[in-house]
Amino acid sequence: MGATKTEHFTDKQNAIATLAKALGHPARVAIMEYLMKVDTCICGDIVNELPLAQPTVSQHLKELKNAGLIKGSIEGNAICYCIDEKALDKLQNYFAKISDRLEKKKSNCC
Amino acid sequence: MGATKTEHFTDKQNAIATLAKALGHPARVAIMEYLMKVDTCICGDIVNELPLAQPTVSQHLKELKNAGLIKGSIEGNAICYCIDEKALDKLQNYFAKISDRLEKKKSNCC
DNA sequence: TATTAAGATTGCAATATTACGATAAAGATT
DNA sequence: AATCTTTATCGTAATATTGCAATCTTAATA
Repeated sequence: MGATKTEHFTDKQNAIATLAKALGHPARVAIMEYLMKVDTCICGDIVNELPLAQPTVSQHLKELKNAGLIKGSIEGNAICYCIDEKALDKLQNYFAKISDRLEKKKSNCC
Repeated sequence: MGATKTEHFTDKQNAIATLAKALGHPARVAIMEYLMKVDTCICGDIVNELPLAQPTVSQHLKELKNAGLIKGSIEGNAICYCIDEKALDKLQNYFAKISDRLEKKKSNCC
């Protein structure tokens, strides 16, 4: 095995899992935080920020892009990356909703 | 390789990555949502809710527990599971902060 | 005390992820 | 055109994850 049985779950559950999984590696969290820190999109430079080899970083960027967490646009011979707010809004919304619900039913048990 | 180089990243980045990774599988998202939906801690019953075999569910529960997302207490011969709010608060806080920051620096590029 | 029931653990096969060296692709620079 | 720079891709090794059948553990119950 080793393959996730996505077909048994709802689209929403799969969507959240995909986003969460993309952030499930510290290098990718670090990339997101770096893109946040600098005020603009970043062309180049990301590789130098991380303690990983260039192909590894490239791979992580690809995964973030596939998950929809970042966007990349070609800028001459470099590539500009920035955060895709839509995906982060989805996550923020999801956890806000959950926290809200938990707040309301506090101390029902445990 | 195959092993994440956690030592190169900050504790906070690793902590977020660990939580996110735990939610990076639709079955685990489904478990969390089920625990939310029912109003109390749940003893038993979780296996029947999921389209996966008992050992698989048990493993997913273990991972959620290791990540700190749920708590489990022994209740006779069954086990009561419920959400650990602290972990969810951490996630909610994190994404709220990020969304906030993104709001402020909107349209700087791209 | 045998039996049942709920969960965990073990062991294994299939697949995925992580990491990187080598190399390729494509625009910029000389 | 030759070279440099930046990023992607390929190939591969090491490790992790997913899923389940079989089995074990522990407590409840007959």
